[in-house]
Amino acid sequence: MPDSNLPSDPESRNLATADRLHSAAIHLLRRLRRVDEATGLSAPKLSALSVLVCGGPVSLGGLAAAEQVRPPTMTRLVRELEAAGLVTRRRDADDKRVVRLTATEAGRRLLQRGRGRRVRLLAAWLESLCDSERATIDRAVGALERLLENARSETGSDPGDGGE
Amino acid sequence: MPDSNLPSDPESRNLATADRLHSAAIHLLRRLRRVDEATGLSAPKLSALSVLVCGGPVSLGGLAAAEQVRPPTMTRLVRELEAAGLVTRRRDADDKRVVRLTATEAGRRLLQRGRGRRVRLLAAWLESLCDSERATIDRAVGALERLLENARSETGSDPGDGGE
DNA sequence: CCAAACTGGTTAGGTGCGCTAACTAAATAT
DNA sequence: ATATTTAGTTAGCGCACCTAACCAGTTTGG
Repeated sequence: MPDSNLPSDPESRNLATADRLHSAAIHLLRRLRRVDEATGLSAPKLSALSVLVCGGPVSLGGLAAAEQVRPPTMTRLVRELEAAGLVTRRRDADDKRVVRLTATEAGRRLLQRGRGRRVRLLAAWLESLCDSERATIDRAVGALERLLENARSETGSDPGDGGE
Repeated sequence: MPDSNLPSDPESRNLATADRLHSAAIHLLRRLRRVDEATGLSAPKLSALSVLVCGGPVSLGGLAAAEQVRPPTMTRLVRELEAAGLVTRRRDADDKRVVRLTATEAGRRLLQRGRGRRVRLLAAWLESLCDSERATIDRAVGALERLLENARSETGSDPGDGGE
């Protein structure tokens, strides 16, 4: 916690908001992570699979970049996803260096179920709030998406969706 | 991303909000994590240290529980924090099995600086939004805190603040 | 009052994810 | 035709997490 004083000036207000937003995000994800175990996949694999399902075929390097991970790491993750029958890989015809990755139907289904569990849980939690609170959160999410978009240009990349 | 369609019934609206909130939280934290490197501490250590700084002296087991981690893991983390001079450990006088942990002044300072960096970065991002968006986010954070409080009773524990 | 059961913490050993460095193979540029 | 660059892989390391097994104190009960 910050200083737990009462912030008055706009400067401090932003800091206080930032602090609480940060903390809330951490706890929210920590709770949600629990239902992911039901998929039988680790968070990194789930995340990578999600990019494939949502974003269509990508190269291994592209996926690594989307996941903010180095190519060797993605090589291993993909190998195991492939072994699990969730992803297919094949050499590109035009450029035989690149590996094209696609989610299989099984991968698509697994992700759908997993995402459903997680999102339904969160949605259930949202039910505990009143209408106006839900509306506020909805608007805030939109603002956050813009914030992240702005932040992208300042700091490094972050192409893909990634977040499963 | 969800369907990016226009959800009409309240049910779908919640699901869509949940989905986007989830994704936004993931990306937000992923971005923020980068500045933590400047502390020279890994995320788990930083998090554990934060509990000690904010919550005062705790037993090793208590800290492990707060961090949702098994005792052996915390033993290792604490050993390294102690080696770095950020934490002191001493046997409890009454019950000589328990190990009492306290943050040192150096630990306190380091955490303060680290948290400052992270929160200032987020605050800077907030600057890119307009006043009403910031206000919305601020209110939404309050709602999220209540949501998490409600969710706590349903699902498992989550004692400490943890989230650094 | 001493052995049995319990509890807090540590040690040992295994798994998974991340990295860098060094390599192969294909494409491109000189 | 050789040199450079690019995509991906292999090898090998570190960190964080886990469970199982193990002391060492504490509590309990015959």
